[in-house]
Amino acid sequence: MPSDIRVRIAPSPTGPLHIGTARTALFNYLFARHTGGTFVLRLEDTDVARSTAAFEKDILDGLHWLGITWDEGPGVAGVEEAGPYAPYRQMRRLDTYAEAAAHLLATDQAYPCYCLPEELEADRRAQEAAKLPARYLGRCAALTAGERAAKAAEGRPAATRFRVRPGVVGWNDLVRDRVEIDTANLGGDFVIVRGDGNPLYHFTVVVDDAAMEISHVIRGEDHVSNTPKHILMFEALGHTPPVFAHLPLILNPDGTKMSKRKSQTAVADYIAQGFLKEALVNYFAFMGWSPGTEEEVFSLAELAERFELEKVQKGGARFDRERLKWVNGQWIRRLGDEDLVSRLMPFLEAAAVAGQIDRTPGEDEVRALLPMVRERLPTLAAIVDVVGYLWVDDLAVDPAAIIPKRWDAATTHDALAAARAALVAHDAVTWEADELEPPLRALVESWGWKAGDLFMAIRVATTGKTATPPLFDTLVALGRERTIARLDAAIERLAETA
RNA sequence: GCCCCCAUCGUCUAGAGGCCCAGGACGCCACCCUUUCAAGGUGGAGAUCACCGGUUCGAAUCCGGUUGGGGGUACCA
Repeated sequence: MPSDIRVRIAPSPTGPLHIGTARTALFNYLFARHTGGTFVLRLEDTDVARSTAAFEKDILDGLHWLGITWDEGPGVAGVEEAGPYAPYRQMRRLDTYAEAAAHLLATDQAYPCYCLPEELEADRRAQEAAKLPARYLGRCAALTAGERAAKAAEGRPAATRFRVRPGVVGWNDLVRDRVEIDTANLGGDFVIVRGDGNPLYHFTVVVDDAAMEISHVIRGEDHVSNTPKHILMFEALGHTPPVFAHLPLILNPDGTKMSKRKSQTAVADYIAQGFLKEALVNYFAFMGWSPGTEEEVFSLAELAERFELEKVQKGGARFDRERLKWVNGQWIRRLGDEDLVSRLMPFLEAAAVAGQIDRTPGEDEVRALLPMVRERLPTLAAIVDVVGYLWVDDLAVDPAAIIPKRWDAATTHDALAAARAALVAHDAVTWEADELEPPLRALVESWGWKAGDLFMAIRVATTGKTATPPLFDTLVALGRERTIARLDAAIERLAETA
């Protein structure tokens, strides 16, 4: 059913896609999809100095990668820009802001301010020294036309200040109920257009949200204090304010606002480390929201079906990487074979480029490995740790590491030699896990060893690791020839040691 | 400083006056399975529901205060 609900995500291309932005985008997306509304993406690129095309691409690509789609804005369905409210980039909407500012000026809801930055800075310092709250003193609030002309003649640039009316501004926040703030605490009349003519964020969001008929503003809690300013401007522009919903913040593990300094904040980094989009989306959704049941694993579509703003938490949520890893493992186990293989390939290719492995295996080879690796992968990148030794030409194994705790070098040497003999005697055609185990078990039996000791010595000798998938499956994957070769190398080194 | 918001196991959370001397999940510990590592199974430790006062027959749930934490206070976004 059609709906008048319109929500938006408005990222600034001043940095790579941040987890906080992705989370806010996700909640807006879920709300839009759940209600049958429209989801808009608008780029807030007015900070020209810090905005770049590369960041813009990273943000749009990252959101797309997560499976988050929008109905209007840049990059819809591969198109440059789509939607009835275009353009969706603020730098192309400058005339809209100029028009709105002119209107506020004409109706005296805003006025030109000729105060210099140094003067404002001095005021602020004085207020701080007097332990008073910082606020604009209103020096230019009641200038006569003549006084304005005189200031302008001095060569002072004119910024535009919005008149803050006295009183209390309140709204019914969808996640935190009624919020009321006295405008006396807003810091006085605030600037909406800089002296150089560039509009400021607080002003552009409001003008755009009004112009684009945004019905619900769903954003981070860090904007709660700014909301009264926005409501005042919506009113001044003659527009009914949208409904607001302020989401709890994602916090660093120490409880402070998430930052690059203390956490990994770029979505691209999580992608590079082998986290699945399903896991990221699932985890993000559960930071601040829960279905109210004991279910934990949800797909994007399932989330959209269940999502309700009313069930959003008020308090901030600390980012817990361990939990993300668990969710990631859950999703890796749920993926179909073909899907998993294709997602694994890029990581194998990257490992080859990085020199961690000497060749990139084929898809068939990787697919055959799935039964033994799937539940051992906390992330896609972990594939290299789990079975990377399969694609290494020269495995340098420290002979000391091969020797089990209960054994010495000589015993290990003899045991491996015996194992090698047993394996060499085995027919190459029937080199299967079920076939390899009995002869080695028999060996253990006749020598009176612990099976674990022999298996561990073989494991380390052939893989260089003490933790691998089941040994016989590993040897099968390695192949008869390389198994024997690696055993030979180990035996030789042990002979030198002993 | 001033304004605003928040407050249930270490973490994410369930809980909307009696079903709660508080449930689930991650993590942690133990055991089982087992050639290692995972995965899985079972069990366990872990929260006097921040504190203090109210309201009520009855409060984690309502009210007030305190404390703690967070956010905001720009001619940044």
